[in-house]
Formats: sequence, C-alpha cells, structure tokens
Amino acid sequence: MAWQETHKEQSKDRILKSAAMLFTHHGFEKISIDQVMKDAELTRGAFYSHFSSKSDLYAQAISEAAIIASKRKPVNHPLNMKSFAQYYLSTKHRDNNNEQACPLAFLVSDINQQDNQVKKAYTKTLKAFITQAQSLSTNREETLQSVVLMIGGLALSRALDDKEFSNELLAACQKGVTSLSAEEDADVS
Amino acid sequence: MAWQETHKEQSKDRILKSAAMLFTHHGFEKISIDQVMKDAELTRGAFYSHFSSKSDLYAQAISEAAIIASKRKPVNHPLNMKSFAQYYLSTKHRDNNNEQACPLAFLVSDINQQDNQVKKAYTKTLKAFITQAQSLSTNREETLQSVVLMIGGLALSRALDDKEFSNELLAACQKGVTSLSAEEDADVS
DNA sequence: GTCTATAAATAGATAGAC
DNA sequence: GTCTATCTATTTATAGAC
Repeated sequence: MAWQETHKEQSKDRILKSAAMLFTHHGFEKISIDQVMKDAELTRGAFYSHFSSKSDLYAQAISEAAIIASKRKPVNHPLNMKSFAQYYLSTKHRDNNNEQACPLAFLVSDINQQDNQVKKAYTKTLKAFITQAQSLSTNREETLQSVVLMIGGLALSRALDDKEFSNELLAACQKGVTSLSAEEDADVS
Repeated sequence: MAWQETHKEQSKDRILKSAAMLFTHHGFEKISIDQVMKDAELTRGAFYSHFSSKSDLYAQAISEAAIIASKRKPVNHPLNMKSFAQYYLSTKHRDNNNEQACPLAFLVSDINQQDNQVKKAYTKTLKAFITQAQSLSTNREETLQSVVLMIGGLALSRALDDKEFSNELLAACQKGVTSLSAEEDADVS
C-alpha cells in the first residue's frame, strides 16, 4: 500500500496549497485566514491547530508556491536558459490567474514588509531558483543578471495598465537573457 | 512677491508628501489614513476634503514619490547610464529608510493588487523613468533591459535576509547595466 | 482536529459642530 | 477646511463544546 497522509497532514496540505495560490496572486494583506480556510474547505477555528500565525502560514506558503511553480511543465527540465526565459517571461505566466505562478516575481516587493521568517523563506526560494538557473549557465554573474531580468521583468510587466507596453517589456527581457546566454556560448567556443 | 500656496494647497501638499514617504517604504496596506494624517499633522476627518479615497491618495502619492526621488542629487542629471545605475543599485538606496526612494522598485508587486487609477499612475511613472534612461542610451531595447536590471535588482535586493547575497545581486546588476552601455559604445565607435 | 462563538483591535468612511 | 465622534465592517486570535 502506498504512503498515506494522516487526516491532519491532509488538512495542513490543503491549507498550504490554498494559501500558496491565494497569497501568490493577491499578496499577504489582501488575503484573510478566513478566505484561505474556506478555499481549503475548513473553518477559521481549525487554522491554529496547523499554523501559529498568519505570518507562519505565509512563510510556508511561499515555499509551497515555489514547489508548485517549479513542477510546471515547461519549467520542469528546461534545456537551456533561452527556453526557460521564454516560458517565464510569457504573457501566459504574467496573466496566469489560477495556476502555478512564481511567488518570487508576484510577491517581490511584499516581502520587505514581513517578518524575518518570511524573508528567510523567500531568500531560500530565490537561492534555489538561482541554483536551477545556474545549471543552465556557466558564469554566476550572468546567471544573476538573467534571473533579475526574469523576475524583475515579470514583476514589472504585471504592474502596467498598458498591455502593448507590458508585452514589449517582456520581449526585451527575453532578448536580454538570450543575449547573455549567447555571449556565454561565444566565450566557450 | 513669490507665488504662495493657499492654505488648502499647503495641507494637500503636506498630506501628499507624507503619503509618498510612508507608502513607498511600507506599501499600501500597512499604512492607514490615520498614520498619513498624523504625519502631516492633521486629523483623520480632514482627509476627505482633499482626496476621495485611500486609493486616490495612493495613486497621487506614487507620482509624488517619483518626483521626490528624481530630485535626488546623484540622479538629478546623471552623466551616463553607468553612474545612474551606480546610485540606483547602491546599498544606500536599498537601505534608505526616510528619504527619496524609488516607488517603482519599492512597490512593484503591490501595484497589481490595486485599482486602475493606481496602475495608471505607476505606468506613467515608469514611462517617464524609461524616457530619462533613454536619454543616456541609444537603443530602446537595451534601455528597457537596463531599467529592469535596476528596478528588478533593487526590488529583489530588498527582499533578502542575507546581506552578502543582496550585495552580490546589486553588484551583478550594476555590471549588467555597464555591459549593456559598453556594448552600445562599441556599436557607436 | 474541527466546529461555533466571541473577544479585541483596527480601519475606511461619514456626520455635524465650529 | 479642520475638528471630534461615530458608524460599520473586517480581521487576527482565542475559548470551549464535541
């Protein structure tokens, strides 16, 4: 028989998945514990059996959201930086409203307002993201630049009310990542 | 006699300056109207004579914050993209806690949660920022990449609880902007 | 562990005196 | 235009029954 979650673990898992989705798309302040619990099909009173505070949930939800996002198909095992950036900086990812979105971009300026436990979870998640990107590159500095173009470009593109301009920004960042990769290939040759 | 603000204009101006500082550093949700009015040395009841809602204030405060930030000395009339990035991606700007900070970076992922009037103000502000950066460059695509490296790099650096890592990120982005400018110079020569 | 009920605090917005 | 007072709603967190 396969491994089975206990009842408690199942509940915690549902809460975490709901929180990951809701927080990633709406930020910490716009989402209440009540909304998370309703989405997980539980009541508010049950929350504190699993998490010590809303902030505790947020920290864990960020890690969970990153895991969900990393399981997304085109990102799962990208062949190179260009194909990785092509998905990451897509309009689909920007407009994604109910699936696996990257909390690093969607929440970037939200983190500074939170406590240390949240910042720690975010930092760990970013480091893991960079490690993944580094496996598609050789130079760490260029990897960091590519990562900033991806996360920063996606975050900025989501803040704009001008779709054409937003698309232009995404395209420019894609080209930027590609250029950095190409330079690198040239160095190697 | 020099131009004089009316009493009402002075009050509105104080509210706006307080809001620009408080919102930029703490985001929309963490700041209450009461806090803004206290900082402006007024009471809560007086608020609605100047603004129709908290959101209305936020939209105007973003523009105000950008104006304040653009008046900062090293940014005022930068000689080239490198010197511009050197200040923008400095630890001073990242850690700045009570002066002219750039709302584009500090609030980037906050904007998507707000109404259209806020998104519009942010978009206009970003376009003005790009226009300024464009005057130090020749190629629009590279300007966009530099802007994303600056705003995205600064935003990310603020989210981290690892100062050494944060510094490394800032430095990599500075180098990235410099590389883009250098390439351009090479093209011109 | 999950439920209902409630405590305690805070915030956006409005009313009316001056 | 600015003040005090208040309405109304929401939210985090806790208490206690099952």
